[in-house]
Amino acid sequence: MSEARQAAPTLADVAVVAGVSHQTVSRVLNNSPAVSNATRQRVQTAVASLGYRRNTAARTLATGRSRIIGVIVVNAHLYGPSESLFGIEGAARELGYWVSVAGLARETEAEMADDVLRMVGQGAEGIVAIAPTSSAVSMVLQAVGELPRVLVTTAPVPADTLSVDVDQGMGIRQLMALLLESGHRNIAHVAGPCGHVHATAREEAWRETLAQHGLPCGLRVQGDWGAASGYAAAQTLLSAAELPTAVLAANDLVALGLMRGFHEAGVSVPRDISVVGFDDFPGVDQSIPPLTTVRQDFDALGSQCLEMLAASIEGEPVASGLVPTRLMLRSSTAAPRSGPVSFNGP
Amino acid sequence: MSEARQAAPTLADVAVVAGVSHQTVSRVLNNSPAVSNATRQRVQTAVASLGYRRNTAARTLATGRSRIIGVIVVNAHLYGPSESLFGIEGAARELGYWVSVAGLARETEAEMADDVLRMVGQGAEGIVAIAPTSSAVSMVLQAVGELPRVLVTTAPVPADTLSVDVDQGMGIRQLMALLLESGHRNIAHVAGPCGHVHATAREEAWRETLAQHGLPCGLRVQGDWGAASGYAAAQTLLSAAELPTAVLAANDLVALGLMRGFHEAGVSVPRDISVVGFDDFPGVDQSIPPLTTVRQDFDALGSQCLEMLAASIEGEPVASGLVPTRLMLRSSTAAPRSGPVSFNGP
DNA sequence: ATCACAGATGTTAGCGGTAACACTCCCCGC
DNA sequence: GCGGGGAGTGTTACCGCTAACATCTGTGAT
Repeated sequence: MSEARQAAPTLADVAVVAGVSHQTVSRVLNNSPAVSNATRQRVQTAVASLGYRRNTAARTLATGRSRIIGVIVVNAHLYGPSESLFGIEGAARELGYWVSVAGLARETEAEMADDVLRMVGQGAEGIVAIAPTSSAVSMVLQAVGELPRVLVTTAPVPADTLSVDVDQGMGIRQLMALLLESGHRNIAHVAGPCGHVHATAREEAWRETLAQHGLPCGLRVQGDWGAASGYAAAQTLLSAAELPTAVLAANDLVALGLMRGFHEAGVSVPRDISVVGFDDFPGVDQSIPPLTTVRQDFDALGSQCLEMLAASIEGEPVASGLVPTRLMLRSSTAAPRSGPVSFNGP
Repeated sequence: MSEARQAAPTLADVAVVAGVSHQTVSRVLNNSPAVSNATRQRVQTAVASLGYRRNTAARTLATGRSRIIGVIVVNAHLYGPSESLFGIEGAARELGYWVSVAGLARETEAEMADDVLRMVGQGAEGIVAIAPTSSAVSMVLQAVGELPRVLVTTAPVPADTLSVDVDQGMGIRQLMALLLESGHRNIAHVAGPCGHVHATAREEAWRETLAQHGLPCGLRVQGDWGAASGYAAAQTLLSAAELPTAVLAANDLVALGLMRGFHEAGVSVPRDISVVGFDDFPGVDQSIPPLTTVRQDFDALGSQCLEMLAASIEGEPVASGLVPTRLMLRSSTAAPRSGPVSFNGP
């Protein structure tokens, strides 16, 4: 049974069966117009009967084009990065590209550079790096050289580099608008881990929105992306001089932890305090209470990312982009107990 | 800037710089012992100074070995499949293999066959298919031919095919043992989607454990893997003639929905009813109440999967395997209100 | 009839590696 | 002094495909 494997038919085999030269077969395979219909038919029949498939390695070697794009992911276990990867893979397939991945498991930034190099050696035509920190961004850029690349990140990138990401600011503004319209004026934030660009971007947007409405900056508690940090943050907030009327969590997991913390302390969400998250993580529609959050369109992110990369590979000009978010209004938000306050209030 | 890209140095370039033949360079690269130390040094210096990297396509073409393994995932959005993928990628890297993925985004079973063929054409030395249904298994097997392959599945596979998966039965038995030891005798099950082998395996194990303890089979409610189906199942259970004292959910998301359903109806978890899940999904340690569940070791799964595949590629004999689970005892379980009942009780 | 020319096909030469074999040396034993 | 043998290196022939050029037809214009 192991010798049966060898039998992969080649162009030449097909050529013999079809009674033409191997080059004619190649022409048919590449849809060259310079082949008569009769010949084309014959070749196609031969291809089908032999179950012939092009050898990608040989093709890559001859053309210099691999149709492989390398995707490097840092923190693949997090919701955003993993969903981004899925979106990218789907979009790549649509465009006829292969996806070779690296870094899914416990990738460190130092390893990224090596992965980029491996992908280059593999003939990748372009690189997509899902890089949630500034240092990851510079690591990748350094290693990637002149190769076309798109960074999935909210970190600042050099002018000549393409980047795309979900619009963090838009998501936060949607959430904040909801809270502000409901009358909240004291809105705390539980931030994501230091150095993570999404954490920073969300925190920034929170500050800015508050400032734009002439409101004082609310409490800020440090968290990470995990639910346990939300629980801890709840303890912190509960011991504050004045309990905020709403909390903007860095992501849904943190929000979950917050809600449990409040629940245990007998503080009711949303009656006593509103909580909002970010991600629309699976299951948060069934949390107690169901969580108000924003959803990110990772398929759109994937498509946009790949369109940009493909254009860049073809040498066409493109611009970086942002993907919108969508507010998912559920039950973890309500007007503050004191009732709605007009913007012109006390 | 685009012509700079062409400059990838080749073996011949290195050979010229080192003043040896290209073959000698190749020898050094492949750690052949038949090279003097002086030459080896010279070549290595040249390699480093040129920043030379082997062309994978050329190497694959010449050797017939790509060191690529193709991974095909169905339902990549589900927790198990995606974590399995991460585990596999990590293990592949350890063994010096590349991972090429397909099917992350909305893969249908019909597409699997095509993906397998594409991977074969790409020169994949082996295939890993994460196949959660029996039909997916047969699809893959049909397409994969004689190529070494490992199926990540709990579905039955032909005797000559390797498979590996988390031990579903073990997980359920751990959960059931906990419930039974706490005194539960009326344990319902909310099943996962029909046709999914994990759903079936979990349900089977639930039935068997009950039978082994001489207990009547409990209520069975149909669900899918989603949290909303758990919520719906809670309604069903609440309207049953007799409320079970415990519910074994198909997975954590379903458990989350169940808990919300009970909560809304004023049925307290775990005082009035115990709920257990399966997965140790992110955030369930902070659900209300924190969920008792079982954790699956996806890294172990990945390693085992890749060891099996590598052995199979090398032609060594291997056997299929199972990966153990670990009980995560939290707060969604307690003794039934009626109090513990001895096994010899009424 | 002759030539130019386009359409269809074949031939040749790589792409960048590796495998197999050939060739030097140089040291050894007899 | 000469044949045998191994270490170190070079030469050649592929791997399967595509690009570029060469070669055939048959056709219409002259």
